Amino acid sequence: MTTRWLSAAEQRAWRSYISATSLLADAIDRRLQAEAGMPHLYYSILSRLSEAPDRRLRMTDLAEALKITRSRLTYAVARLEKDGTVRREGCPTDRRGHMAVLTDEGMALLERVAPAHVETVRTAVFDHLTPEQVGQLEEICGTITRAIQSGDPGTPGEDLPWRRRSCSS
Amino acid sequence: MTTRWLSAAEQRAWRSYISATSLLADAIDRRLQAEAGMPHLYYSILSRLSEAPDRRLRMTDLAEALKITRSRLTYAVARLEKDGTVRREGCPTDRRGHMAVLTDEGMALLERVAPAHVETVRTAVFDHLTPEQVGQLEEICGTITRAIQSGDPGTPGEDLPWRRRSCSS
DNA sequence: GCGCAGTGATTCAAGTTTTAAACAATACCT
DNA sequence: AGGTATTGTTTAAAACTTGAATCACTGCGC
Repeated sequence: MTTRWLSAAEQRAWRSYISATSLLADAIDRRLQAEAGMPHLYYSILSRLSEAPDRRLRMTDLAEALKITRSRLTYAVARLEKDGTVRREGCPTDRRGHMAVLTDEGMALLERVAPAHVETVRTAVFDHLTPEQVGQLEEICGTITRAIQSGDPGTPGEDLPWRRRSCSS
Repeated sequence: MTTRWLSAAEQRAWRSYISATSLLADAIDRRLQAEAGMPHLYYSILSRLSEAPDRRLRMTDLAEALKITRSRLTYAVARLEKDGTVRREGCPTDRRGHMAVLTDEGMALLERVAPAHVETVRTAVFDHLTPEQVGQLEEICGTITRAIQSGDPGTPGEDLPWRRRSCSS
């Protein structure tokens, strides 16, 4: 099948996307590393727990929420536990299961660091977007998420006219 | 200063952004790992070189283009050189400098793998966006990129009314 | 009740990548 | 020439990710 290369507009958008996500991820990681001594993923774990009922979640649910493997989560939580921000508890209803629980210390860390983090996000993103753009961003990202999660094969391809190709970053 | 927390709409957009970027990065990495035996960053190096005049770039320029440290680039190029897709050459005009050059083999790899990669991007993203959304995405990502690169301190903060806080992922 | 496939989570062993700091060589400026 | 800044690599350590193997437990079908 003929490759359906990106149009010029799509290429511009894609390049823009790559730059933005890469820069933003770096900026956030640097800031969190400095303020909290942990990368973004680890902060996200604490953040998720802080919003869960009783500040606790099943490992699998947490992994699911963060879209990461259980193995990866186990490793991460092990470190957070060593830091004292998370505690593991057995699950009462299913003795195979484990709950990750945010400790008071973890909550304190979160509250201490959150302002700086929010400020990073705001400064890098939301301070510069109109309310319409915020809505567009949510819509577009939601679409992407759904497309990937449904393993959607996309519009079955009619062959498009050939275009100058680029290897798309 | 009072923290300027995210509004509900901003929070939704942010959560959506986090999910989408994380899933997409994973999907792309998995696909490229399978097809080309390398992560996205390495593919991007080849792709950038393929578009450069004479298929070559100074190490520093390449690092700059990809927004990564020189150290990281050195490591990556060392691996690509071992794979045979990139070659290093001294820089004629500056004897401190080095050029990374895409080999024929590298170009061949790129041409072999690009269709699958483009297909991933298309399936996950562009097949599901309207032309307007493509434009919006470019616009929004461009704004983010500029905000971060200019180290923009954002709108100097008047204190906003307090809102229920979230630690923003 | 028993056996067994399936689930929840961890462990282990590699392997990869990242970072930070130190370094060597060269260029640039005065 | 002399001092400073750049270029790019090296080094060692640490952090992270992966995948396969494993263990404990559940829940279903018989």
